[in-house]
Amino acid sequence: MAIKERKEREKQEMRNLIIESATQLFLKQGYDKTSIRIIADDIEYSPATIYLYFKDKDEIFYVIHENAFDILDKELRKHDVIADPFERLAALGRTYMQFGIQNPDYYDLMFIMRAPMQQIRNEEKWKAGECAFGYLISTLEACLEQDRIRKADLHVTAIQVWSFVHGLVSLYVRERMCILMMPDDATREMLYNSFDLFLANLKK
Amino acid sequence: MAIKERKEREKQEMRNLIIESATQLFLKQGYDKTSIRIIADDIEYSPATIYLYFKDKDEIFYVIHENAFDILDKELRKHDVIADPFERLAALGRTYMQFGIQNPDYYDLMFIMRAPMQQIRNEEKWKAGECAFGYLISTLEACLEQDRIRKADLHVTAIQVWSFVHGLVSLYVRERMCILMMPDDATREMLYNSFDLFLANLKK
DNA sequence: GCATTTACTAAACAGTGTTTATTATATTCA
DNA sequence: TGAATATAATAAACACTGTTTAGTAAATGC
Repeated sequence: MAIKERKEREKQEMRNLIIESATQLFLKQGYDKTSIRIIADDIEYSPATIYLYFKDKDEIFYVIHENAFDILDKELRKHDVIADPFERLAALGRTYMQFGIQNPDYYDLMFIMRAPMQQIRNEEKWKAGECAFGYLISTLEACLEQDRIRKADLHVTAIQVWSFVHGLVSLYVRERMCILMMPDDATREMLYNSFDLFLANLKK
Repeated sequence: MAIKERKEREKQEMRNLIIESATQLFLKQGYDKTSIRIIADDIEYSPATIYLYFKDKDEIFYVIHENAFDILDKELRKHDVIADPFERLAALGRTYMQFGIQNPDYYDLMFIMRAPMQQIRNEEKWKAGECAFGYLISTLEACLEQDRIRKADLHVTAIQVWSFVHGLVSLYVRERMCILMMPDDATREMLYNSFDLFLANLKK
């Protein structure tokens, strides 16, 4: 029966339609203002219909969270061409920071908000996060092999790098960098300088 | 007229009653589940009454946010007795991390949630944050004077230290450290080890 | 052509923050 | 002391939210 396949295809198309609408609304107006009713209005269906395709609001935003990781992963893997592992590490960090600063709502969903992680508890594993973290790990492994960074436990070093850039980006996107009382562009520059200094301290 | 003073006192007492109830509910059940109606129920007044004492829900949580900073400040200033500035810096960092890990909801309000910062936009300055940050700055200043840490711009160094510990704590409280697939207590220990390593790299 | 499955939705439920109109109490002043 | 005023508190409503239920209309299977 080809009908079954068509129906499956239509179901997937409807899911895509919902995700596309939700993503566009989310990036324009943020999480809180992207209500089920507003998404329903946008795709010209009733709110109840959305619940035929997604368990709840969190599931919709979990998919958006996964899509955001795909985008970040692609940006990070571009640096595969950089042969020198330390230079690659530097590029990774800068790209990560740039992604967070330029896509604060995606960054929120990926690394700050609680909602998407509750979805994960049931599935045991945070696949999207592990993929990006794995790339950091392998880059640091290469750095250690070539004796380019201070010797330390691989996982501890990875956590150090990630925590540092996440600290910079998350304090910035959640408006805590206002203590510097600097214009926004100067603050952003300081963030990148801060990362450069961090790398210098990590270097052997 | 002493009546005016009594009224003012009563007004302040009512505000305290609301804050105490809200704080207790917030620490027990989190921000989202602490609704105006539930607070009203708890203090045995109508929801509308709360709006005679606070502009909106955000103002209540802004006060809680300030109180949380008072608690953290007191904990940090305890280390005033440590004469060696580098040792003091180490103690500050550990106490900051401990505070965040042991009071995740307070930490949320202070350094992660958007709500309290919107209150600040109107008042221009983030007094609570500046107080704690100022203490970090002065400690780092002493470290630099005594040539105990790598020479760098004071503010950049401060941002580095703060971002690093904030990165560790916020990834932990927002459940992103699950990528390590370690038991919770082992993860926490790794966080402290990571900070120790960071200090070692900062040291001259 | 009829029975069944599928797709969809109107309406309701239980909650949210906040405002308005009204009532009861306390204070002021003649 | 008694009438006028100011203050304190609230019931009810408004405009939302996520989600569920019951019912309808169309597509599919036989």
